Amino acid sequence: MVAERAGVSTATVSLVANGKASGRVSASNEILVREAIRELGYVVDSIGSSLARGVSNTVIMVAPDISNPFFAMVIAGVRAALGSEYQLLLSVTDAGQLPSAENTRRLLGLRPAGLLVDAPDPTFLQELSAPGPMVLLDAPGFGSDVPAVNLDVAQGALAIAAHLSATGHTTVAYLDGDTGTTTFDVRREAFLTAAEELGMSVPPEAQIATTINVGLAANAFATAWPSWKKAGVTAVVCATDTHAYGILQEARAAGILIPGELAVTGFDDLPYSTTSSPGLTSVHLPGELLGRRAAEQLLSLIAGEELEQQPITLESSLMVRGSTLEP
Amino acid sequence: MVAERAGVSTATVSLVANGKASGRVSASNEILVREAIRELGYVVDSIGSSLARGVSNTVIMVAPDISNPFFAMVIAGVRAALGSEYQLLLSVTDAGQLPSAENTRRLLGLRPAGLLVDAPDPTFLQELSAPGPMVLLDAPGFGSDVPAVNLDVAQGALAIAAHLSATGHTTVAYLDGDTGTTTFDVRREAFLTAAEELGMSVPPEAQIATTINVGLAANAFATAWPSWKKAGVTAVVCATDTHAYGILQEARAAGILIPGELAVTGFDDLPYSTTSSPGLTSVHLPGELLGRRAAEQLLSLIAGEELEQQPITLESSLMVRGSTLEP
DNA sequence: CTGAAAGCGCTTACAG
DNA sequence: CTGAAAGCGCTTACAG
Repeated sequence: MVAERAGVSTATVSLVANGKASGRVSASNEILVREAIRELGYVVDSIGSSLARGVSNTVIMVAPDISNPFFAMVIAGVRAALGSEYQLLLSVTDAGQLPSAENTRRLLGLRPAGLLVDAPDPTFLQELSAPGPMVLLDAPGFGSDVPAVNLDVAQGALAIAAHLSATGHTTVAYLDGDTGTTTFDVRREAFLTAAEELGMSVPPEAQIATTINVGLAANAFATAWPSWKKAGVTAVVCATDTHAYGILQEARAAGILIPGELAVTGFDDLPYSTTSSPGLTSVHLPGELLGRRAAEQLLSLIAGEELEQQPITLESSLMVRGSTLEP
Repeated sequence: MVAERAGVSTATVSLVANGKASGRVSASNEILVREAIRELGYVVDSIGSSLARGVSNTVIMVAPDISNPFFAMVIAGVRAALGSEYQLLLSVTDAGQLPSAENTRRLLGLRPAGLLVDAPDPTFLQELSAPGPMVLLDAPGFGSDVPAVNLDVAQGALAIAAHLSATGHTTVAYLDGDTGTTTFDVRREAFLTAAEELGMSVPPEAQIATTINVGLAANAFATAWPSWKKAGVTAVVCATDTHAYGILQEARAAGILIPGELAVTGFDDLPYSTTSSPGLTSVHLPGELLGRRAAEQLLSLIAGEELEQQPITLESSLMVRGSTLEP
């Protein structure tokens, strides 16, 4: 360690570099060390530090679906809560893949101070052992024994059902995501249940699923539309805004009137949903808050505190726009 | 190291765990070790490994602007080229911040096998010393001595100018990004130069800049439009599609006809540009290829190979849609 | 083919 | 207040 060329032992340097000098290092030595550090441009090697300490100062966030602009909001929230003490590193899964235990275990080798896992695979917890501080995001159905921050998407699904019912729809279609994310199951089941209670029908042939991709959603819709039309479908509920954009696009190309012939709704309330034509009725999900709360929980965990009341659930709200309501 | 409870020395275990056993470990011992590894669920501690070896098997990508869906394509390309040998970790800068040398230096403590830096600050290289394998993405103007993969945005800017000129525009506005990214400078300068050569004017008051955000772009446009109109502006060139969406949104709200009263163009060719109404004329940038080529270069660097011909520049192309052309 | 040993760069009791 | 020393979990020459 070069820094000690300025007179003292590595122990003293370590104390100063880690801000643990007060009361344990003489003022004169501290100054000497600081000067040496500056002159040599020394940066604590976090590998060595992590090895000695047992943990790194890295928080790793595992997430699928980074292409979703919604995700950027979540990240912003995480960063805001984490501050500068911890370094946030993102581990992205391949497109359409959920974070797996296998994957995450490799990350554990980096000795993260904590783990944030977004939309994990349902079997995730059973497979991953000895995790250390970990908070799940957007992971409904993992029970109350594991720290998690969820979005109340069911509430949003109910709001959609109520809104469609109130605007006179009786037969609706459902365009699902096919990534297997649990939140999609919750969205769908909540909607189907509410729809049934409200007397709306969702014919089996009007329940399809595609990857979260505008083009693929457009294609799927183009193929399905004739049979939907025959079945009397007048509205389609999409699992994400991205799916809905596909429908908007295809509908324009095919001359299908939105919302006259077909009303369309989404989930996420992405920025583009205000811009699209017509504007997209969508369930607004508080992404920034989701990230912030999850990071706060993780910080508590890292500090060794007990968490109360799990999981935390964040409310959603329906933004009604032109895709379901004639201006 | 618990794994050696199955009979051999740590050296032997290390050899097996790293796949260096062939010819150096007896078959019987190898089997023993593999069994022990499986039974104990042993994972090589990458911290210890990295410390001993000098480098980790982590490739760190530093990037701003993760909210840009374009970025997801870049990531996909990087992952595809990197394969499974290296773990990709993303370090995101705060919104509107470029990757700084300061920031990156901290990351170096993790001993990455290599660094991928997207849209760095212009002073980046001077400030960052002793980098190890590193490839820049989308970093025009860093000279030919540093490995980089760039997008030929200037070419796209020329295409826009030519297209607008050909469709009869003589006075145009420019809505820039204000993050200081070099690529924005290149886009703007290339366009302004080409516009001048083609006899189009871009009045000073019609050159404004905002953050990459639909809402902010919309506001800026709303404020600027009266004076633009007075100056005879009939087209606006936006530094990103996101800016353009803001204009589309505000124009619809204000009843400004696109492209009749105002033609609009963007850069990036995001998926939503096909969906928007009207479709957005935009410069298509090959994001997936950008990521792939950059990762390939990095892999060569890590393998100790010499790179030829730097920087690599990827071609762009103009996608003409309804925002500049009446159907 | 195999194991004992040194060493990677740090941190943290522990003596002094 | 300070330094010598042990130890974090690995890898890699080096003897045998």
